[in-house]
Amino acid sequence: MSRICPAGHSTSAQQPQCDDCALNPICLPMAVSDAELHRLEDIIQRGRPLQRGDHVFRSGDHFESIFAVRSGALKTYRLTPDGDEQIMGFHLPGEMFGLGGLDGHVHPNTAVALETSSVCEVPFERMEGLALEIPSLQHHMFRLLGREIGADEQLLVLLSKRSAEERIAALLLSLSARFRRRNLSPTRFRLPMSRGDIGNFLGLVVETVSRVFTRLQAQGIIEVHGKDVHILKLDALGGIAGTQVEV
Amino acid sequence: MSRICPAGHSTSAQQPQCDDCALNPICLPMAVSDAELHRLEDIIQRGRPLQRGDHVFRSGDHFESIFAVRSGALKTYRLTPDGDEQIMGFHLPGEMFGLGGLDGHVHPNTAVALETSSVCEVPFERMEGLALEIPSLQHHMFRLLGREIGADEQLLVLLSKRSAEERIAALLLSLSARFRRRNLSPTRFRLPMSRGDIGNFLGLVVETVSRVFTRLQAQGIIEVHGKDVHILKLDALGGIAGTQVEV
DNA sequence: CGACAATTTGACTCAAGTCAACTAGGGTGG
DNA sequence: CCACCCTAGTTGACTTGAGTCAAATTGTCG
Repeated sequence: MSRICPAGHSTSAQQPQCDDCALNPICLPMAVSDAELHRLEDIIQRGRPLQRGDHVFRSGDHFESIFAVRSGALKTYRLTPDGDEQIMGFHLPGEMFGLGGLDGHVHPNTAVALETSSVCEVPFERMEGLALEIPSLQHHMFRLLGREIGADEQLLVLLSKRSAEERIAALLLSLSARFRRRNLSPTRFRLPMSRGDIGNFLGLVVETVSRVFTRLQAQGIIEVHGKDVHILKLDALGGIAGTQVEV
Repeated sequence: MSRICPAGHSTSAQQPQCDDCALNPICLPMAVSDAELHRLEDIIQRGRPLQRGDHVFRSGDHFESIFAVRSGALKTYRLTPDGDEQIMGFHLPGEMFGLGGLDGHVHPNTAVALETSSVCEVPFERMEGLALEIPSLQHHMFRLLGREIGADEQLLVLLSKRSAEERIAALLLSLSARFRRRNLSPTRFRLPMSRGDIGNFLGLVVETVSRVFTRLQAQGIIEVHGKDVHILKLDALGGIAGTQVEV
């Protein structure tokens, strides 16, 4: 999923706001001078910690800000015609969410914490104002949105014609890549979401998710204990997924 | 799909470039002064007419511009892991496409004309430069991208759990709404794409598309003769789709 | 230590896919 | 102008992957 900036260095001194954020090496726009960085940080608001189940915004809420995950994990979803949720994405530290509301004045999605989390809020109008003065920030925001579009489209490919195995393999690979990006183990991690959430996201029912996990485990490709996943054969998983999905 | 601007008025005198474009009432950013409008038009390039099957760009091409459809119809698609195409969207007059390449330097998608078409090309870097000077243009571009994200997400809902009937009803409604926006009949129109394209886009095989068309016709909801569609009961179609899809 | 929620497993069903044959258009060349 | 060909579209018969329903098991939290 989109991050507020491409993985990169942060040579500038950290401002108080972002000082204690483990993500600043990958979360602050590059090619921004110290003074500019300072101005950007000034508008970023740190929220209080969220508990599992807490909402950041709900579908229909007035759109004012976009958000970045500092810690924890969240999901965004919208309601289907028959009233149940359709998860649009999972959001891990360093990733942005809430971009869906950018057009129009309300959030189409609801964002809820999957576990204890904290997020940074970026008031969109102020960011826009700043982007007019900082070309690299504007460019960065355009790319950020473009990345989101690309990710959504890649997900469309996944949901359109892929089998249950392929979908789940792709999700595991996506998570793996995202953990790697944070310098965490790409082969051993804890799923922040339930089987139900996975199924919902991938267009499968829980039973199918469970069965596929069992099957992949029987093939010796993964090892699962509850929410703990150990990927034994990353390449085999890639073979099943067929493609790397940037979700 | 995204239009370069929300449907609206265009009080300003048209510049030569856009003079003969039937879409200018819905295709030029509002809240832009004449002088600004002129500068925007200066960077827009009109392309030669495209014949059915002609490409605007191909997957892997260097990303330089985004595009707007002036006339005709196009589709964009990317390749799935096993090498066949997955259509990302159909693009009708007044709509933008090519936004997927905004992140990174290459187009992830291929764009091809479904029929004789013409498109306007907007060099992205120059547009970015202009957006720094014209706040309303920057705002407009952000909204445009946000709209694209919203549309993709809505499509995700559709592809994730909807039945063949629901998908096709949703597509017909989407097309209907888009024709209406252009002041064309929302109940009688010609499909610019083949059954195969429809199926590909919706994650169905041609046979299923054909069967659903036959079924909807038997129910007296639509009347189909080849590519000509007549929607007899728009409300019934809405009931089946459950939701309005902004594709 | 319960009580409830999440997960797993099994048996059965069904919507959509596959395979195959047939029909209808839409050009093209004679 | 028409015969022919080729592609797009339709229809039918059969198959199957994933959903549904149901029951057992595990995990979690008050």
